[in-house]
Amino acid sequence: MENVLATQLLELSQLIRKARQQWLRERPDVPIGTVSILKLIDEIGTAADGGCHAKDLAERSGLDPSTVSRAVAAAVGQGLVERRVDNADRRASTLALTPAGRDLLAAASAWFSALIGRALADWPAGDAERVSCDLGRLVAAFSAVLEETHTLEAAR
Amino acid sequence: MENVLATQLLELSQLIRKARQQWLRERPDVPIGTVSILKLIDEIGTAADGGCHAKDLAERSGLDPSTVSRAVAAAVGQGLVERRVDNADRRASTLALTPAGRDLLAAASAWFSALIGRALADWPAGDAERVSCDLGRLVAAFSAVLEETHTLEAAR
DNA sequence: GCGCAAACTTGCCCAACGCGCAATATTGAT
DNA sequence: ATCAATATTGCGCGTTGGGCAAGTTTGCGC
Repeated sequence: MENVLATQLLELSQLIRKARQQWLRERPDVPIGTVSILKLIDEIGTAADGGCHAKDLAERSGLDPSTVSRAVAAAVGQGLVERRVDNADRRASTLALTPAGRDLLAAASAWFSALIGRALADWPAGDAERVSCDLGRLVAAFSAVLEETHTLEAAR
Repeated sequence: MENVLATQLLELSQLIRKARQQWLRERPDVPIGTVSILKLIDEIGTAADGGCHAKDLAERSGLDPSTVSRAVAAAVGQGLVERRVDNADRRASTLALTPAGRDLLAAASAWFSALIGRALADWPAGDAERVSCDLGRLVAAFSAVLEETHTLEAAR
């Protein structure tokens, strides 16, 4: 069973790579990583009281803090993200999307959603919901085990 | 709905990246791409009459033919894969795993399966099967739409 | 036999994504 | 005052993969 899942996950990762390449061909000005960053800033910023900090971003994305900082700097340079000192903790930066960043995120979301929509076009009603539910469980299960592995390594 | 799925797929791709990095930390001698290549050679070789050709590999993996050729050359150099002229079409190479390649593939499969097993350890019986079934449908749906997109582009 | 295409390989150079270390500055907590 | 947290930036590197060009050999149809 696990072997079947491993194969499916390998296939899925290959498909995701193809989708990303497709995006890149259509939008060479926007690295896919920027889209991920924008999305996470939006989500975290919406959910968290103090807004989105670089540290949150690094944790959520699993990227190295220096990578996150540089990605944010690039997005700031492109006018997609703004950085402000957090008054509650002046060591930290609060990250937020600019209107341009919002527009780009909306466009990217529409692009990926359209792709997914085409894939699921002839699915019976309710199937997408069920698959999404299962995918959510899978994501949660993996998050837990990979987080645990990461924690064990940090303890070394 | 599609937006939820897009988010989940982004999260899943990040988790897959973490798993791959974990593998790389534990097995720096074995690029993850080599594992994928070995796996595909094994699958295609098992399923196809004439064995596995580089062209099959490129199609299945979505990698550029030159990339595939180089990856195969590296695997041959590491004694994991052997290349033979296909007598049915002497332009083509038939790729097959060596015993060492088989061992490595088995080890990698065990590694990833163990990871997945830990993630699903406390799932109720039958749930993994259901999720796998749903994942298979998702993979098939995406394959179809991305293949179609790829075909349209080739026609340009 | 010829011409074209298929199958593949290799050299070369590049792109995209990400890591990690070191150094630095500022702020927060004790 | 000391130490840790938060973040940033420079630098150099690693991993994965693309694409072009050129070349060789073989297969196929005329």
